Amino acid sequence: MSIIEPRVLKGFRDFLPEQEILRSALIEKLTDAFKRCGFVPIDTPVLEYEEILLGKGGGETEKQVYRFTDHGGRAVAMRFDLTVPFARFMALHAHELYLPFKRYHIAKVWRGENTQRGRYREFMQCDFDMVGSDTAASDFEIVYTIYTALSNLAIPAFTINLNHRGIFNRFLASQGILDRSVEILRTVDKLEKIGRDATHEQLAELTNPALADKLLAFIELKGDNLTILSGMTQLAGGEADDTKRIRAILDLAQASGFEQSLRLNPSITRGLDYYTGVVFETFINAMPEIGSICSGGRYNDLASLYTKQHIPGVGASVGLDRLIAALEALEVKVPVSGYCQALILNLDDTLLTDYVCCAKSLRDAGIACEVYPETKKIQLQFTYAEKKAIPFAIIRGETEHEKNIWVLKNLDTRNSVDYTSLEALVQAFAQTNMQRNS
RNA sequence: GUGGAUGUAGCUCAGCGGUAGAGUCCCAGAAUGUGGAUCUGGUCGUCGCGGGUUCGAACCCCGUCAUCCACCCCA
Repeated sequence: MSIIEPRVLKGFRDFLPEQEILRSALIEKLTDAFKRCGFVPIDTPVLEYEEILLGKGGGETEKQVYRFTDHGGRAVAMRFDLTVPFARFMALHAHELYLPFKRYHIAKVWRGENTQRGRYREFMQCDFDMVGSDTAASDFEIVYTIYTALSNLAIPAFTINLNHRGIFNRFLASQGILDRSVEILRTVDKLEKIGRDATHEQLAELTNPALADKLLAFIELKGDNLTILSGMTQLAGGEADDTKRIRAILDLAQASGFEQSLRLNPSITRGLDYYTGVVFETFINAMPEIGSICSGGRYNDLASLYTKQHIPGVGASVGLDRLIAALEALEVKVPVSGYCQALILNLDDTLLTDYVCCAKSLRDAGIACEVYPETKKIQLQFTYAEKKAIPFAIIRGETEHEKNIWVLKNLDTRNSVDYTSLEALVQAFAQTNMQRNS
């Protein structure tokens, strides 16, 4: 009988325990941050009707979406982000909910695009949005949640880049080139990647050399955030709601003490065309080339595809897999704990009752542990513990049984401590464990 | 989707037309007798997959799959 070659699809991955433990630890920390900021969880189906996800049809996304006909002949598609399903969700359930509504949604999404490091066909997004409020307070809440969530992950220094599409569009309008805003936005977005000269060249092609100079002057404004803001205000033709909104967000960030992580950046525009107000992109300072690890913005008409009700919203999404790829590239070790804490060595068949009782006592005390299931050579049992990153071994062989002691061995330092009773062992272990976790 | 690079033992890689290699890991054994040193022996490869050229291919050619890089787009 022939064997089927085991393999996974391009851009799809298996996760071994070491990776999955890291992923779940990061998800836990993100969830914790979202909850602290007042967001509640929801979930939606992986599959939606194709028309729901594709809407009026958007060139690029349409090419990337996984689509097929189900067994009932329905045209269906796999979600490629969590925002569009959320818009459908709001249109369907607005009457059962309340506004403003703040939700987080951590789930896999699928895009059939070409792969690269940190770019996969199946990946996890961690979305958080607030809908039903178009205020500086709600914009700020998302920025603050980005800051809280990423800070909670203890990742290297990051910068949240902030911009407002309205200001840029006013500037384009004043130059009479608002009709080409989409192309100009896409080009401007590449400034930090392709450099000043190439950007100028492309902008000149879209407009003319003189306008390209002006565009570059706008997106290359330098200085602290307030200086940049005043420069943008001037070039856009004066104060308006958009500049006031940015100023309010900057003030709130300052009051909250994280203005050093927030940068007003006129070259950040976001390719997605549904953004209507503030936009954000977040980069790890030491690894900008991996791309944005958390992006989002304000979209005031998103649910309009599915309802006549006007539901403004603002939100962002952490790209967990891209973030992990960056952490790997930077060789950042994220400490994780909470998995098996102790291996009870199996040294003597006749002592199995002792081992099982020990495991029960530890488990009752909330300590994760396991009994090695075979009386194999002790070296093998140690090797097993090491591979599984189990920090402690509990040793009780013939000698220890005669002396009626339990030995707790720290597998890292290789020091052993004797205990005269199981209770003493469990108690000591619990204390050690608390110290490790604190 | 377009262009380029890569794909050899579990891992890191060498070999680049003539009988598959090294280090590491793993397994068994010696000594330790609650393991990081040392010694002895050993297992493991459809050379990504399929086809072609050749007396003969891991090595050349074509296709295909996957990974990485650039473009595109984006988390």
